[in-house]
Amino acid sequence: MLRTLTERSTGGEDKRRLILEAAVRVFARKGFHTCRVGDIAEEAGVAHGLLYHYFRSKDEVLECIFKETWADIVAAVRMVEETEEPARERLAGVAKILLRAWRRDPELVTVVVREIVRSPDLQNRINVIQEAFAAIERIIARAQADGEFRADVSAKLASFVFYGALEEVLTGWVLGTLGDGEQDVAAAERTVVEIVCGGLAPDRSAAAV
Amino acid sequence: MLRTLTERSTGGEDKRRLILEAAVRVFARKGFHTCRVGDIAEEAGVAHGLLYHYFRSKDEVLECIFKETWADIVAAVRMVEETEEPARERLAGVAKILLRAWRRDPELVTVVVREIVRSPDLQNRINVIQEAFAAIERIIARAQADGEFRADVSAKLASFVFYGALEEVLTGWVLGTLGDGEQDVAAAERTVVEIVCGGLAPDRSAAAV
Amino acid sequence: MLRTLTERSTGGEDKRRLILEAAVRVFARKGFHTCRVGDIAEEAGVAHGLLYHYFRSKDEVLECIFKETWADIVAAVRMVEETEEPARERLAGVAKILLRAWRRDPELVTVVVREIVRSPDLQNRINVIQEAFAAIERIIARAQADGEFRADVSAKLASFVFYGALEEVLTGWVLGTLGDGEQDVAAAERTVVEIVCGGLAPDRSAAAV
Amino acid sequence: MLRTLTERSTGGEDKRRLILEAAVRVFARKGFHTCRVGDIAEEAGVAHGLLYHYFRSKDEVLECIFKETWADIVAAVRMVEETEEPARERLAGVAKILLRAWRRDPELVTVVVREIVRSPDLQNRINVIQEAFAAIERIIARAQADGEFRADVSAKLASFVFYGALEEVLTGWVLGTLGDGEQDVAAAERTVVEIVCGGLAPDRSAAAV
DNA sequence: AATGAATGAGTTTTCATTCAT
DNA sequence: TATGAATGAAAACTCATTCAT
Repeated sequence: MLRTLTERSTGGEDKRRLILEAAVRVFARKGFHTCRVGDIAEEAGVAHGLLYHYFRSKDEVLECIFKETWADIVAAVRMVEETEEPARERLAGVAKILLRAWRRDPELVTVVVREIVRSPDLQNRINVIQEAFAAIERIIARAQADGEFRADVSAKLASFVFYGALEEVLTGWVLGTLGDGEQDVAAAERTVVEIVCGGLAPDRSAAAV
Repeated sequence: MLRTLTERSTGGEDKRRLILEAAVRVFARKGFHTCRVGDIAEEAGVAHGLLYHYFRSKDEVLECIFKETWADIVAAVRMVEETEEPARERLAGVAKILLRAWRRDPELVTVVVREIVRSPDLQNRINVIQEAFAAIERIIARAQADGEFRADVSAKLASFVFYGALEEVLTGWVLGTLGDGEQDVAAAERTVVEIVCGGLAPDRSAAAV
Repeated sequence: MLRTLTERSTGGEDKRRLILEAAVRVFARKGFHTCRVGDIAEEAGVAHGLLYHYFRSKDEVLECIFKETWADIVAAVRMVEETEEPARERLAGVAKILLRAWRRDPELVTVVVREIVRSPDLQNRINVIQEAFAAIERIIARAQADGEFRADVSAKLASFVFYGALEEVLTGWVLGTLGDGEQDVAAAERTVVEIVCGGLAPDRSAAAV
Repeated sequence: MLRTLTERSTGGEDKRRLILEAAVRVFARKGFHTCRVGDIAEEAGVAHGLLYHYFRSKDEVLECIFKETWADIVAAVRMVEETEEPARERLAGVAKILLRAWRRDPELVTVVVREIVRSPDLQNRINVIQEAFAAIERIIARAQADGEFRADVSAKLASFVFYGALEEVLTGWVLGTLGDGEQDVAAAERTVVEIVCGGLAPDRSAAAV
């Protein structure tokens, strides 16, 4: 499951992976601070002592979840960035990566969105997140330079709008306030891109017809 | 007796508010799970036992912050909804309320943005947030009916895009990854409305499928 | 209610009595250690601060309950002791005093039996209880001297048997394991006296016929 | 490793018993409500956290003392019931078991006598005591049917008299108001049986109404 | 007399982490 | 590797008691 968001699973691996996957499910269900180490172990079907054989602490488990999954997402986003397609297509690619990840591993996304993105302390984590933001921002900035997007808005702010829209949709799915069927996911993907890219289109009267 | 000349008793619920406001500051500074009940009491300048005179538990304090303090903001959103202005103006009004809240009470916004997402069970009991969403959705839906906005996207999804963009900007301010000066706030307000409303404008050619 | 076990109530008295009576009910229902001062106040319909106007502490409330009721019982037992009737009649009188008290104020008896009689620390309380025991013992000892009871058993031990039987019946009523209707009380009274006095009768063969 | 030569591991439930036995000593010495969990742990020579490894709460420790430790004694009573001896012998057996328990384990008896009566809600869940009562009642009832005991008194009431007498003697020992030497215990045993069985003997003339 | 807000010492309970086996 | 008994720091919460009003 883990590392599955963008790559293929390496197949049946060791207990470490078992624990990591159990942790994702438990964190998603009860929250990082609310759950106990024993909950993770129980979910994984191992003794809780074993967790400390593979990880230094409960915190490190969360950190590993993040490192071993978000890195993939960032890499995927980077690949999309380097495509020579129009910005709209590339943003659609980013949206697809983030939203389709949900369909593959909703719990993992839940944990990343809920626990890691807003973790108050760790700046190194945030730096990694910033890379995804930066990629989005660069896509937008280049589109502005190319005339594909209007240049009178801050590319950085625009990237926040785009990313925020995606994250809110994810949250909606997590909380069940938004349908998450196959159709819904596709519609969400389309709508977010359409609204944001539409709003970023230059010179609106000329754009028509 | 002596104090009456300079300080007037603000009524019975004096200390309760004092504790609630102290809690906002402490939660913003240390995080809900990281701080101790004693921290809140110390910040409020009262004995920790008094907290339990007004609240059943530490959790209830957080719940009250959402229900009582944040409620003002949601109420303001509702008032904007009832205005007879164009949807764009009304959404601008909503954006102004939410984003200006950052300058008015950054700690409160920090707590809401950071902690509300993390408490899975709390969210169900708190429909205050849902109501803000619903108001936004209604504004958009009516604009679609009036022809002000394009009708080929889900109003619900669009409300997620709008609210998500706003929340992400707030998150950027909370995490310090986005400038939050007077100018920045005004720009953010303008940009979010411009992008989203621009994307919802009806005069696009058949770009949408 | 209080002081009512043997004497007549003095009529409508003050708040102190109100609190004392409430305490009896609460102690009976929840136990002394388990209940809070607030429970007593609530039951009495007064603010809990008032309790400290009349009593020095929660412990003192219990002590007053004991002093102001057990003293009456002991006095009543003493009066019976001084009667010139046969020991059997006098023991029947003691049984009647103790068991009938139950009918008048079951909660009070519950508290005395449960909380005071087995209070681990206070010897002064126990001394008062000893007086009741001593009275019973003296009745038995004199009956042994008079030949009404067999003299080959310790009067002290016999008094424990008699008192224990009565207390167990009270406990049965308190716990609901023994019927406590009008008939049941009468039967219990008769049975205890019959068994114990029967067992204390001298020279069993001669006693028959 | 090293310890194996002199001390053998007594099995997994080693510490559990250790804690239970320590609790009996501490409860006997300080009382259930007066002692702290730390006292029990200290007495047992373990960290206080370990108590919660074996028991859910302090209350559960008390409950287990009744259910597990006292159960042996009740089981012994049952065995006596099944003997084919005369009722008097069997009641003597019951008396011996209960009263000799004082010399064998005075602290356990203290706890049972002192605390069981004080916990109203505990009593309902613990039928161990009720079973002892039932056994006594059955012995008496059968003796009445067989003509060994008079049939004109309620067997249930008679069982209360017998059990109450025994418990009161134990209480006397616990509170130190009754001598508890080897001789005293033997005398008490004899006296209780003699009085109660004497009182239940059928060859009384029509003393009973 | 009466109130109930305020105090804070004292307790139970939790749970991440260690470590002998 | 794997277990789970054992530890103990840390925290939430309780509640008798005080006291200004």
